[in-house]
Amino acid sequence: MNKKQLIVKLSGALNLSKADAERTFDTITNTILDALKADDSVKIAGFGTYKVAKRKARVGRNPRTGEQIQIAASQKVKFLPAKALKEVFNR
Amino acid sequence: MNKKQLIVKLSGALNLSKADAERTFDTITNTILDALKADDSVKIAGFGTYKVAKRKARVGRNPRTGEQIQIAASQKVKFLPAKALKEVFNR
DNA sequence: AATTGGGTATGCAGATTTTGCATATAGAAA
DNA sequence: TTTCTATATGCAAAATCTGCATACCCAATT
Repeated sequence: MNKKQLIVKLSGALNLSKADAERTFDTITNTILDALKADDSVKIAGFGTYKVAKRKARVGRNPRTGEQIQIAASQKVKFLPAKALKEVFNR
Repeated sequence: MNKKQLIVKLSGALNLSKADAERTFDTITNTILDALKADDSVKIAGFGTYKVAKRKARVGRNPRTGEQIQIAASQKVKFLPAKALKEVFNR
């Protein structure tokens, strides 16, 4: 399912126009992102937690040439599914 | 930030009551979960992809006692941040 | 508004799993 | 049309996951 298909579903479920459904959806993702940018985690009970994980610098490799390269430290967004979510998919 | 605080922010940004903001948010998460339950991935451009990862059974270990244990196969929801998301946090 | 029940973070070892590097291309999405 | 994402490759290092106790924080109920 891509974003467009998701918007169509939300439009029906929320009784909104597609444009409004998309605006609503974008507002939510942007709100979550803003919190993450402020170095805050976003914890949603029953769904999961979004947090920014810091990754250390390390040694990598160019798969084409095989040569070793240094990879800088970086940050990435992590999503940790809530317990309730795991249970849904494991029974 | 927890769910309650997120709902308050959304309520303001979307000009909805808190109850409506929460209903809207829950509808979105449920829609995503339904797609995942149907073994579909949910791809949101500019944000990320949710998918269900199958994990094979394997041998683990109880760190307290050191004894080996068999870990059953399981599934978990994975979120892969989109490229745009990584760039926001690495500059 | 306060209590309580429940989910979550933490730390521990060690084997398994994942990550992420460069880059082009194909396919899909906006 | 133009932008975005998955894929595929080898390999070192980082992250994960397991049980479990404790402490903590949040959510819901009274």
